[in-house]
Amino acid sequence: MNTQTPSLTIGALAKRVGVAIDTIRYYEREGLLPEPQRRASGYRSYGDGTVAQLRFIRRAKDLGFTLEEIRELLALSADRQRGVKAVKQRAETRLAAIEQRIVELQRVRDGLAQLVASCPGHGKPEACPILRALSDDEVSA
Amino acid sequence: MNTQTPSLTIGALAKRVGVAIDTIRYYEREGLLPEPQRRASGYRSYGDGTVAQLRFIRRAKDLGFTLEEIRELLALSADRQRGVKAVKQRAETRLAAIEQRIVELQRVRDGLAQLVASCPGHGKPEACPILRALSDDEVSA
DNA sequence: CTAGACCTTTGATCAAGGTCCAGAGTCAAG
DNA sequence: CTTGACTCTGGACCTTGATCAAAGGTCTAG
Repeated sequence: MNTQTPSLTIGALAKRVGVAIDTIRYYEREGLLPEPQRRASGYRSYGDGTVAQLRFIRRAKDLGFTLEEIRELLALSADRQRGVKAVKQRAETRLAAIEQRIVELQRVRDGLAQLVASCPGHGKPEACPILRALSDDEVSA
Repeated sequence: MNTQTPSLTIGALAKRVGVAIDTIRYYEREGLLPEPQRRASGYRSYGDGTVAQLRFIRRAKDLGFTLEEIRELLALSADRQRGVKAVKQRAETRLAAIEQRIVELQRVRDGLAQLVASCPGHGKPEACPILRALSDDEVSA
């Protein structure tokens, strides 16, 4: 194994994770990525722990976490010193939030599924509840 | 029935649907609402078809459609004969995306729940699987 | 008639999450 | 050494979905 100081440039890191260079610098500014070591020239130099961390960020983002939330998740691991208890508590909070989010999404899904299910997909527009919702239902209001 | 030219002001329309006046004008600019008739004074004057359309927009937005997608839905509905099919397809696409997202979130939730469950909540950091999970996952990549 | 609510427009601002640019320095290959 | 690709900083700009402000015109109740 030769995993010591792989020394990636920002461009190499970007390519490896599939993210733009500017995005990496942006994450650094926003505190999502630690300030990397610098070469004498000032170039950023990354180890492959950063690859993992950056992938983690992207995964979390794809799952709908905001950068703020991700920052918080990352803070969990920075909390090592402060104790396992704090970490567990934060994780529990986050877990509850995720469950809430799932419930909300399920509600949305059910609403949409009902509309889709009751639309024949052909024929007169009057038969499509999605379209009916559009035009003529103010009569009862 | 007296459904002819109910002539709502923008304020009345806003109140009825429960959106801000600014939002209505914004939707008009963005092509989500047609340009309304005007009184001699220049005031916008809405019929109650607009109430329905505005409600539709809000409902669609609540279902997770972007304004762009809603604009598209509205355009489809203008061509109502073929609109039914296309509208249903859009809704199905949207539905699939939402379901996908739910599944992913459930995976995340399960993973996190498992971590939380197996963390003692005290002791050495090495004993906390949450911390381990956040720091050591580049090994498999 | 007048106050005060309501309406008009243009344009600024917000938050999130980037994206792009200029001008300058650096690195690797030939 | 030169060239071309890469990186640096700082700040301007973009998109989405609004929201607010300023300066003025209109409408309605008393």
